[in-house]
Amino acid sequence: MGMPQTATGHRLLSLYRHLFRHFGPQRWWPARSRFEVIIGAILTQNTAWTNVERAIAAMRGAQLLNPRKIDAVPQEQLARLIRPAGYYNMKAERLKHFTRFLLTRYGGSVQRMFRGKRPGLREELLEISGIGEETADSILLYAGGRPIFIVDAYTRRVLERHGLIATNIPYGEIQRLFMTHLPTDPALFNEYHALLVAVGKTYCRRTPRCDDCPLLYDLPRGSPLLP
DNA sequence: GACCAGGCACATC
DNA sequence: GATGTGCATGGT
Repeated sequence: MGMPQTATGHRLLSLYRHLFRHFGPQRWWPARSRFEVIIGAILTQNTAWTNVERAIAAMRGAQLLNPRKIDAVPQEQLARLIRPAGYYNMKAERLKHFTRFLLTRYGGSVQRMFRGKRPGLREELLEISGIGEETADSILLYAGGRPIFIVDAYTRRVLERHGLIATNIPYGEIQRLFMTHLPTDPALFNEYHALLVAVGKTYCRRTPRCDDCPLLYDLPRGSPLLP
């Protein structure tokens, strides 16, 4: 119980330890409230976090970091505020979609949304236009503390570059790889995902700096975890 | 000036 | 089910 039983589990934990040794704790998610985590999760879709910080700061300055205010503000005004985050028209609409969902179904309370087990919550979030698998899982893990593993572009790329998975493996399969072979631990999933982003940002971009990658020589080689 | 960033919905085959 | 496209800012 708690420890991995499989060779795959040991290799995934080995990768985790190497990442943690090189990058240290990442202290995700950077936000002042659970609601702000969700706002950030939507705003950071395919966008650099520094740009999201400006957008959130602008929303804070306008006192818009609560669901009722977002629901009430004209979408065009919201779009102007979050302009630095890019895709501002779409994202303004997505913020309104989520807050309307939160208001109508949970009285505007993130606490209430996460109260109890709520096994269907992921499906509820996926029904909201503008929330896909990664955003839903980010909300569940980083706002709700649920033990769910997030797969993003960096996760995919780091694993692919190190020969651990083939290309074009579906989201759910990569997620299942981590979740079936690692202990069900929100703190582990939290840190692991953040560390994958850290190494991805530094060494595993689309134009890589693989020669400097700390994993390249340290990480034991082996057969792929997924074909 | 090109390329990139913590996706997603939608169209089309 | 796979593949292609629009959405947009700011940093390198």
